[in-house]
Amino acid sequence: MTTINEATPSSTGGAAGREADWLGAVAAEAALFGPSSSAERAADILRKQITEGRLRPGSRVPEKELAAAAKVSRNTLREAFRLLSHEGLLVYEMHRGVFVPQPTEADVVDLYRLRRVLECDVLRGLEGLDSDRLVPLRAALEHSEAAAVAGDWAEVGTGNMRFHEHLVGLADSPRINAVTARLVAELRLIFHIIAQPQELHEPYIARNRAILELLENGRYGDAADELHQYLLDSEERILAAFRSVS
Amino acid sequence: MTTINEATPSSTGGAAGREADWLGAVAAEAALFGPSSSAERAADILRKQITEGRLRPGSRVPEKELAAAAKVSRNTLREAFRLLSHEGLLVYEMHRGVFVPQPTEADVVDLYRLRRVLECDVLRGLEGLDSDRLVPLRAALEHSEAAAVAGDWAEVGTGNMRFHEHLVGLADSPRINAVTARLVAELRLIFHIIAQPQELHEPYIARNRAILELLENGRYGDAADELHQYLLDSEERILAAFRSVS
DNA sequence: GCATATTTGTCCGTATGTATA
DNA sequence: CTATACATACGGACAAATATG
Repeated sequence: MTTINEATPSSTGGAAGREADWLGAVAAEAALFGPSSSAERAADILRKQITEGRLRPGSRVPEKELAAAAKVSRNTLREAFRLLSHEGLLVYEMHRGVFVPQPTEADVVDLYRLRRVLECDVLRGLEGLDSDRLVPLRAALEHSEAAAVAGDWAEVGTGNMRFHEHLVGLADSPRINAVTARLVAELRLIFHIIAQPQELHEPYIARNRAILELLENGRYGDAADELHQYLLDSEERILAAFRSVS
Repeated sequence: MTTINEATPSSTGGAAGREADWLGAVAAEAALFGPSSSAERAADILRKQITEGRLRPGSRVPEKELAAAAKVSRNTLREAFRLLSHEGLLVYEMHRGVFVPQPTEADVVDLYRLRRVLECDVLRGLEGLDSDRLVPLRAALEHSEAAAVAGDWAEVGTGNMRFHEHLVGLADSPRINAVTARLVAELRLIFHIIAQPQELHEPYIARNRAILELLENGRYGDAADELHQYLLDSEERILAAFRSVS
């Protein structure tokens, strides 16, 4: 399985600064949180490290060091691992440890298939929507637009994803929301292995705006059609980027 | 992993007269399993107890006794709890313990909404399906029919659910399969609350047969339409039964 | 191919806090 | 309100598997 990554062969030996900086971020984050269970807290912290790209796809996640950094016991940390592995953000390999998964092209296809079904269906079922509900969508869109001006393409990406999360949220379906949260998390993983932020996110600001305007005019069916094409194009672009990496 | 269980349910003849014998069943089951992690093994066992109705919705699941019955440590069992709570088969209540959830009418509505979207979409995307792929559907259907003759309505129910699991399996989408597995598990919970097996399962044998025959004739769109109506009717019937219980 | 070091898998004992009788 | 039971969490220990030299 010695496929891609590992593009920095020179190292392996120490250099505490670079590879340990996300461990420091974990330790810092650990102080902020409040109540709830320790395992969930640890899972929240780890999730953030992964989705924000400090823990890259393919990385090993060692129990011992991470337990120390997050200041929880190994047992508690393992509960957090189980949580995250069920979300698709970690994978267990028996007696080898936990890893951040590396999605494949097949995963991209599968994931987009589900996105198309769910998101388009949500839009088609919005008859009689209160227009106040669209406020979070607009906020996410403006977040992306501001980030684009600043040239922060990663932040454009999170804005776009937030747009789609709020979009499916319009359906008021806890289960659809849960599935979407998982899909978005996996999507972030994919973005991190491609690492061409601008080409990946910038074109979709305008298209999200178009969808939002259709929704504001109550043209839900048209919005769904536009979204369908949007998702086909996005999938195609990601697959192309994938091939250029491998 | 989350495959479809094999037979040998030993079929719990009578429906009466035992409260704690599921603890014994856990201990018995614990001996059978082979490799894999202890946590996953414990989760498999517990999942079976829940979906087969020996652990009823609303039950408390005490970690100490269960750890003894399954012969695993409490730490390991807690990992299994986390797994199952993410599948919707258990819920955590902070400092109170773990419980088998009691789905509400709102859950039924939400769940059926997702079922309709996913299952119907799968059927509409089956152009050019190899007819061999339908064999498991027929097997599940015949399982239901045989159980109906024997008057074992619970088994009719598992046959019907297996039919639908294989149906979505035709899409070859791991993520759709995973979501469906979760939905089916929750559905079983609901059936166990209502406990009117015959009225709930018997009418759908014929309808599953109708869907299968449409599929065998390549009429995927018609099958999807039939399935859509099927799911609407099923939801309505469950909601009615729900109201008569509460 | 072998011996060793490291890491995971699992269990136990125990201390603390929370909910309930 | 106190007492008890139980969940939460920790740290140590050992076996088993893997990775390394």
